[in-house]
Amino acid sequence: MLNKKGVRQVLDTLEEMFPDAKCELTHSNEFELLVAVILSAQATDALVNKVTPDLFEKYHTPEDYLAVSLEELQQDIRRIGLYRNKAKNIRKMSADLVEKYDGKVPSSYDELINLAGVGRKTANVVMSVAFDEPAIAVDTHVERVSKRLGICRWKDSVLEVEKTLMRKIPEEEWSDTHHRMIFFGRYHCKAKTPNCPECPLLEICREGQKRMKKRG
DNA sequence: AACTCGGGGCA
DNA sequence: TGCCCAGAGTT
Repeated sequence: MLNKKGVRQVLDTLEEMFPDAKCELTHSNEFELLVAVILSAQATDALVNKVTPDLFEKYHTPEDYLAVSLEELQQDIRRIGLYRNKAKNIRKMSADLVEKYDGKVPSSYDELINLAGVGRKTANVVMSVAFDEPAIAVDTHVERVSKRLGICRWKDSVLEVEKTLMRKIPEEEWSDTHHRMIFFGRYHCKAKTPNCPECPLLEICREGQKRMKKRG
């Protein structure tokens, strides 16, 4: 397990690599962000960004999503995986919004996560991006990077990873670090082909050193 | 904790 | 072709 100094070095290095990392989902208000994040489950943000321009031109409010049939909405997001469930979730979420919050997006984590189709990760991203609240959501990238670098243990559950990160990282750095770890995981520390030889964190990364030895 | 939904991107 | 992806609900 990485000590405090090691974690500090990781945070500083990530900042150097991705000084202005931020959510890449295109949106112009909280509601669009919420829809985009729901669509992005198990899909790449690049794909989501190809679909949302047309989608957001057609739908502007929760009422708009409820005004068409489920089948029509499903067709509109057909290019994104899991589209049948996502269309259902977007409609449930929209109905919740209209019923409980007068069609507006609530600004607390507890309210967000209680919306149908909104889970821990979606609520976290919306809080951090739309409302600028400190948040860390452990997705596949964050989990993989944290384990490889030794910020947490290999056997930690997602919840344990999240708790460890929140304990070891200063709260004011949660959001930036979250986005930077995702960028790092996507572009450098990839699941199958991590670029260890050119990694600035190689000297403190056990997994990286192990892989370099293996390669010879 | 494991399973299901799922088309597109990439090697 | 096969594997993976800014996840959530159900059992």
